[in-house]
Amino acid sequence: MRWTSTFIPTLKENPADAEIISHQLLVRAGLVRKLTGGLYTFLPMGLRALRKIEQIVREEMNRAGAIEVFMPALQPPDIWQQSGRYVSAREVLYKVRDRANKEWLLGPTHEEVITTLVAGEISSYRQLPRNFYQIQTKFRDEIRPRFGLMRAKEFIMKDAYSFDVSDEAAQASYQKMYDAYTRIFRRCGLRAMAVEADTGVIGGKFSHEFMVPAASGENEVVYCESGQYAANIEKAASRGPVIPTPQADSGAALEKFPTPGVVTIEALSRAPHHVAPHQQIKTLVYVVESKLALVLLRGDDQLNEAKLAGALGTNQLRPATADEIAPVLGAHPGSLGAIADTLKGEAASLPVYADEALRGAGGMTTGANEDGHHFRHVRIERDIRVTRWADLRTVQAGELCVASGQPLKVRRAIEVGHVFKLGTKYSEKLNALYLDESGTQHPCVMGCYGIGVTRTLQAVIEQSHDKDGIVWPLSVAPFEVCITPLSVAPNSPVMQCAERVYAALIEAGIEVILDDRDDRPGVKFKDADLVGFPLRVAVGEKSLARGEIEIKPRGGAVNPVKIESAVEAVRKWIETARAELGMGMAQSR
RNA sequence: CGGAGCGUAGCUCAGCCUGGCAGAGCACUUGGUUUGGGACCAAGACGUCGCAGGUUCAAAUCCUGUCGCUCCGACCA
Repeated sequence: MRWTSTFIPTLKENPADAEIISHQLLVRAGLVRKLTGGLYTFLPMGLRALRKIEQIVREEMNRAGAIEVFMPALQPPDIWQQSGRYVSAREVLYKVRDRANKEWLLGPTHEEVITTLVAGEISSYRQLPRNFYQIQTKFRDEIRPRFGLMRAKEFIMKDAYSFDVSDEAAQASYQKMYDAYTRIFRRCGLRAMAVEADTGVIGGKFSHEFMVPAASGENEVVYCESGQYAANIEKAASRGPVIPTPQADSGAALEKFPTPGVVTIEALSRAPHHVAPHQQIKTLVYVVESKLALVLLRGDDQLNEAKLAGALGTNQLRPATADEIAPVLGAHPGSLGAIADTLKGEAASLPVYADEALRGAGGMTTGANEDGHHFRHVRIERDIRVTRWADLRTVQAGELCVASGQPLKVRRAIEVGHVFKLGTKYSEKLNALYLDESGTQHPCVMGCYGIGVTRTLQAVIEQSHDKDGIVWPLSVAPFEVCITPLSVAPNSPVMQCAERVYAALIEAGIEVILDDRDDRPGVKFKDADLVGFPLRVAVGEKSLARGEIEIKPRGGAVNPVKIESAVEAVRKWIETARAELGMGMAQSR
């Protein structure tokens, strides 16, 4: 490819609407352009990189035995009604109407479609297991699209769905995908970690997210440096708070005391009260399936909504508003508590969910359900009627790892992949059933496995760049080599040499772009760095006079090489780099 | 959905407070000089100041509405 015959609109300045570095580089390097918020056009360099990732995904999925299909993006609402997600996923569903005013959905995912397919086509254990995948555009009405391709209204996803005869078989399918994902992200040059993920209301322990550590990530990951434990913060457990919960009990009776104007944990910890946060019981009020519930945590802990949802088996929950709370509890947020004697009337029957960290707590302080008052000397088993104990708190950095006993760390990360054991939720509702050897009917046991392809592209940039621009891993670079002749006059020795090298590299099966623009060298060098080609070959008069041209890896030093051996030197460099990323392995099978 | 900020040339932005000729840099066009890390000189072209309404002799500027973009929030009582 010649630079002048493609389209690479680079920018000197950062676009005003890009916040994070990968988004800025995506635009500056001429990979994408925004149509409007959350919708992007892929330009030639962006598209080439995207196709590289897709191809890696495809090769590894095929290798793992998955079968590629292509499903409609436009879907009928009735299968979503059938699965129950027409309601539960309504916030993210784009709906459109045809000329007859019939409603259609733009698919945010494809469980309903694939399960319908399998329901119609598979009826025997002899036809299982099967794993279907596709690489397709998904549509989601995101609450807030942001960070370029990271969270968009429309994005490309690889989604796979496995169908098995049993839990054990499904587990094997799951493991195959887990292994494939590990290989995929490694081949993309990404340092990704698999972490245990929240399984939501479905439960079970078979869910892992593949996370790329990055400060701009929207997820938080808890991990142990021993490598024995890593989990999404929504799921993470530990051996408990660093400061133990006070258990000592003086036998003192409950004592109400005035706390005018004190409505936060922090305020109560200051003068004149001096009650440390870990000696307080925080009382939250939630609306769970449209009924109020009290949630108790230690004052220095934070509720993990995913854990609450998991414990209660529903995701129909939200914090109650002050207007909903006051009439029932008789006080406003900041003075709330769960002391049995203070819960009058309707409040007395509210369920109380308490975090495990509060077990056995004594000498605690909590709100009195009377504005401007708190209780001290609270002993939880004596004073509070706990409906149910559960792990509800968010793990904090420094707590000890359940596996290794070492302190846990917390860092932000980008979720690029998710593997999930679904069970029979969809197969039951959409009748994906099979007959076993004895002629008995069972629902298929399903798994689903997603990779955000467009997000992965941006994650690569987020993880691999420097002050000059993108530093592509060879496997996903739009071109492997950029040849930069410092003069482009057709008959000049410089251009003629560049053309010869260009032709020879193409012949050698290397993806190469020739920067034939009639621009100053500085401009071309800057652009080559910005777009991030892994290897640059510069041809200039000075080095040519010595019979040399220059090879420079992105981010590395310039190496002069004799013209005769230049092509071989490039070939060797590329082959070594390809081998490091495990490229070509799939083809060799 | 709540809050905040921003919409002015293709891009990045100034001008708005305090109403009075539409601006700069980059990019673009032409000519010249340059040519190993985003050149220089000269001349030029480029605008529905997001849109609609209002106030005013006069609106990019003030007011109202609306649309769009960005950020924060939508647990931490």
